[in-house]
Amino acid sequence: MRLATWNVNSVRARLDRVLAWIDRSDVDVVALQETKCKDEQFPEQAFLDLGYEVAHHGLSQWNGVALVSRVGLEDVSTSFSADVPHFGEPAVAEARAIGATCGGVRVWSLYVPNGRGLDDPHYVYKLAWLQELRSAGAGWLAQDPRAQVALVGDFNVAPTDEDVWDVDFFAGATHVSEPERAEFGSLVDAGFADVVRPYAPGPGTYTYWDYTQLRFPKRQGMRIDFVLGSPALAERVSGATIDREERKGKGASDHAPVIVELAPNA
DNA sequence: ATGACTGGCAGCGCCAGA
Repeated sequence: MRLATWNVNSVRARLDRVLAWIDRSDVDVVALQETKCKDEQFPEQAFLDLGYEVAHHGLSQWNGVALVSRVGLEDVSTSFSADVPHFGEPAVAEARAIGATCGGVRVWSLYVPNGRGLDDPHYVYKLAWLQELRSAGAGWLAQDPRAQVALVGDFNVAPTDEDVWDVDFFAGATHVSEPERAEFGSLVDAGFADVVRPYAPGPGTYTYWDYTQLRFPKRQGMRIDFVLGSPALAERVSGATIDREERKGKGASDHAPVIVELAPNA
């Protein structure tokens, strides 16, 4: 089974690219982030025409997550916990998570809050959101240590200095701060391994490149999109790739798709 | 060339992204 995650930065603005990529990439399950639309605006029929089912969770022009699958899409949930933090005044629920069982794997498409700045309320929200995700994930594994769970998406954290093109450039910024890295580390320690890294070693291996300043052709990016697998899922991983070809050309998302190959369940 | 931000929405600037 081939499982992918991709922050598409608007599914409507680049629907043709998204569909073409799915069609040629032979992926069974795709987790999308930043669809940037409400449910009623999501172009569901185009995915159905390709032979995929879709579950989308979008509440406004911001955020938005989806799961696209041709191997089943069951038990859809739009919240990994009853206590997912909300943001703003008044506090509003955001569309940053959707989970479903696809081909026997519990897949969560996640769009972790950006944080905006270290002194911004959004940063507090980001840390709380990650903490709640870790708590939920640890709970699932406590209930079933052999659970097949994939936490995938845009984590908006660069776990190590090697995961950004220039550490000094990001000094004092989000994505690289110790508290964020600690939360990401807690998720890994809870049993969710970065299953892509062994197949996509660094340095200089990224999943995101800013649209400005020629960051992509200069190979100045960040590694912030991940597939984190539970122990039982990680055992099945036989390969992984970051498709940086898809970052090229007119109309590309600023994130590249990340694909994981899973061996048949033993 | 892999190329000098982009998307959405209100409305022809502004916020958000990271």
